[in-house]
Order: sequence, then C-alpha cells, then structure tokens
Amino acid sequence: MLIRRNLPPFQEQWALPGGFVRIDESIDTAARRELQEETGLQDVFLEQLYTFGAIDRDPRERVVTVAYYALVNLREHALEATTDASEAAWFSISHLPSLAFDHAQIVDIAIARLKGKVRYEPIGFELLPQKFTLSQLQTLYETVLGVRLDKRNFRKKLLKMNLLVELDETQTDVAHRAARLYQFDAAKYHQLREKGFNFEI
Amino acid sequence: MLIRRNLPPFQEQWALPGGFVRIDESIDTAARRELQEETGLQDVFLEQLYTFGAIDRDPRERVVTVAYYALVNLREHALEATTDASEAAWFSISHLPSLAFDHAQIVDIAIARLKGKVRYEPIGFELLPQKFTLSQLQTLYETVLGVRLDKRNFRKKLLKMNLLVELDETQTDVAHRAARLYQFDAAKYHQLREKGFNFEI
DNA sequence: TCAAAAGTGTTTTCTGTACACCCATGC
DNA sequence: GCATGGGTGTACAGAAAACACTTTTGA
Repeated sequence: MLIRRNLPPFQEQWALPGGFVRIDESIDTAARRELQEETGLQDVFLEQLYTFGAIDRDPRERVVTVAYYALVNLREHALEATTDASEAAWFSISHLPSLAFDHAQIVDIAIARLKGKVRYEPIGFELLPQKFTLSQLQTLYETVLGVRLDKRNFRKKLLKMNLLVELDETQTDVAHRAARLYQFDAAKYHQLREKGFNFEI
Repeated sequence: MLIRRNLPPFQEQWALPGGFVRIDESIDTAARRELQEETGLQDVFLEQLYTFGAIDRDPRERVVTVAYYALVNLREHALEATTDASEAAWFSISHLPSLAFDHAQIVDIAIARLKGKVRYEPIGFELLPQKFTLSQLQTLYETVLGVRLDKRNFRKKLLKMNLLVELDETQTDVAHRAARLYQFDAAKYHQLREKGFNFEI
C-alpha cells in the first residue's frame, strides 16, 4: 500500500505511509496512528520491521525511520480516502513503481521478513478473510514463498496440525464446485504452542 | 557483557553498553563505535536487534534506543579496560544482575533472537574460536537451545552439510584423547546458499 | 455437456531418532 | 591402569514427496 506524496522532496512519487513520532506516544502507537490516519486501516497485524539510519536517506535532514509492516486482507479492510495523503493505492509487489527515499529497500526487507516468518508462524492467515478455502491458503503460501506446492500434501499437512476449524459453509458465487470454508483457531494455536508445538510449512 | 554505570540514573547498576548516535554517522556505525569505545571489542558479528520506544523508558527524558547485539568468542576477543565506563564484565545469562532501564527486556529479546536464529543460520560459529571441536559446537547448541543433543546424530548432520573443514590438528592440553579441530567454511556456505541450500539444526 | 476447480490415498524415499561400545590420551 | 571425553554405525519410525482420477457445480 503506497501513498503518492504531495510535497517535496520526491513530490508526486509513491512512498510508504509514515510520519513523525510524537513526544507523548510510543513508537508502536505512532505506527498504528499513522497507518490509521493515512490509510484508514485499523485492527490489523502490525509489527516492527527494522530501523533505517543511514545518514543521507532523507535529502532534507537527518531522519531515522523505525519501519513497521502490517498484514491486511483486502476483503475485510477497504482503503479509505484520507486527508493526509493525496492518494493511496494497493500495488502488487511484482509491479511496484519507483519509490521515494530508501523505501524500495524497506519493502525488500519487509518481503524477506514475511517470506521467512510465514514458514514458521501462522501469520499467513492475516492475509486471508476469516473464512477461507484450503486452495486460497495454498495459493497464498505459493505466492509468498514463490514455490508450487502439492495440493494433497499441503492439505494433509495443514489439517493434521489441528489448527483449522472446518465450517459447515462453502464458497458462494463461483462457477465450479464450491469449496469448503475453514477458519484459523488462534486459541488452539496458542494452547498447542505452550506444549511445544511448532508451526511449520 | 555489561558495564557498571558511574552516573545517575541507576548509578552503580549494571547496564548494556550504549550511547548516542552522532549526526554524521549511521546507526550501524554508532553501534560499532560504542561497542569499541566501551569494551574494546572490534571485528565481531553485530546486528540490529530491535528498537525500543516506550515513552517512559528513561526517567530523564524521551529516549528511543536502537539495540544491537554482538556475538563474540571470548578466547579471541579479550575485554579491554576503557575510559567511558567505570567497569565492564561478562556475565552468564543465567546469572544476570538486575539491570538499569529496560535493559532486562532488551536482553530477553536478544536471547530469543539468538535462539531463533542459531537454528537456521550459521551464526553459532561466531561464538567459538576459529578452530573448534565438534563437541564444543554441540555444547554451544545445547546451551543456546536449552536441549540435549545426540552426539552421533549431531556429528552426522553437521558433517553432511559440508560446511566444516576438517583440520590436521587436534586439541592440546586436555587430560584425555585430543579431539580433532574443524573450521567453518564461510565461502562454501555462501556458495551453497546461492544454490538454495538452507542451514538448519 | 463442458469447463473449472474441489476433493481424495497409496507408495516410495528420505530424514530424524534412538541407542552402546571401543579408542586414545594424560595423569 | 584408570578416568575422561573422542569417535563411530545401524535399525526403526515417521515425515515428506510423488503421483491421477473422480466429483461437483455453474454456465
């Protein structure tokens, strides 16, 4: 999700949303506030990514950026028009425009983090609606990891973890056999974690 | 490695070494400089850990800390007396004194990072001398991960990776059969990585 | 009736784990 | 000669990987 800058430097260029930390808020709070102010996104997975501190990364003055990344599913969190930024839009990470400042580097590091983390923590579900099909989940992993997965083996593995609740519902509005819907059981995950269980794809 | 503070607040208490980033240096550079100034340590593995930004973490004023962690082997990097800190000393992480500021939390996060990272990146070698025995390596993993490992399986696994160079040397000054020494082959590791190899313990 | 994706088991291969004894060395 | 850690192989079990066809549905 990028915003188009309406002020120099890098005017008219796309950039990551962001802003300054206030003296009376933590940086976690600031990240959440900025995200909300610039995109309308709320109640999403948000985690500190990395802190960027090269001396010339902003041409105006010395700026240190503590970058955060959020995971969002587009169906349940629509973008709202906001006042801060002139324009906000979603991009495919395989078709990014050129970015302001060192934001391309920040995106690279975020993708690397996601790729690493998605394999051993159940954060992939943040990118899907609450109810999803196993094929959607598989496609998600195939996209993030950049590999093709075997359908039968994938289902076997995921279902054996006992983290998915099989619902009595199916997809609607598809032009083929409707797939069963599942839900991720976060409570069960935390419970299993206590006992030494490790999520792994 | 902790230093004893000689100024308030938390005077006389143990704390992580640290200091302020200068306007003309990157935060990476600042971390390296502070480490060198306060402990004499140079040319060690140093990586950004996490940025701490709670509003009241320093009683004097608002301070944001970008924490770094270093991995050091004590045999090859002796501590030097320095002027900045009144005293510097190594502690076992299982016997830490109470720490100034939120440094106990920082240490906890560093240990968690090490525990996670040591399993899928070959950073454990940073904690050993260049030449080491397989038993030393095993003990290191057992200590960091907090588990006991099977000697035969551990050796089998490590040697099969082809990342260790078997030297024509053995330990000296031990009161039992001297163990063969090995070296980690970083070049080979990077070469294998290119081909999709993943280090994993 | 066709297209499109859902759903389902078995076999083979590989990897992880469990396990015990002899060897070399210094004291 | 004894204490101490060094060094070695095999068998079993469980996990991962390979693989193809039938079913359901809407258009």
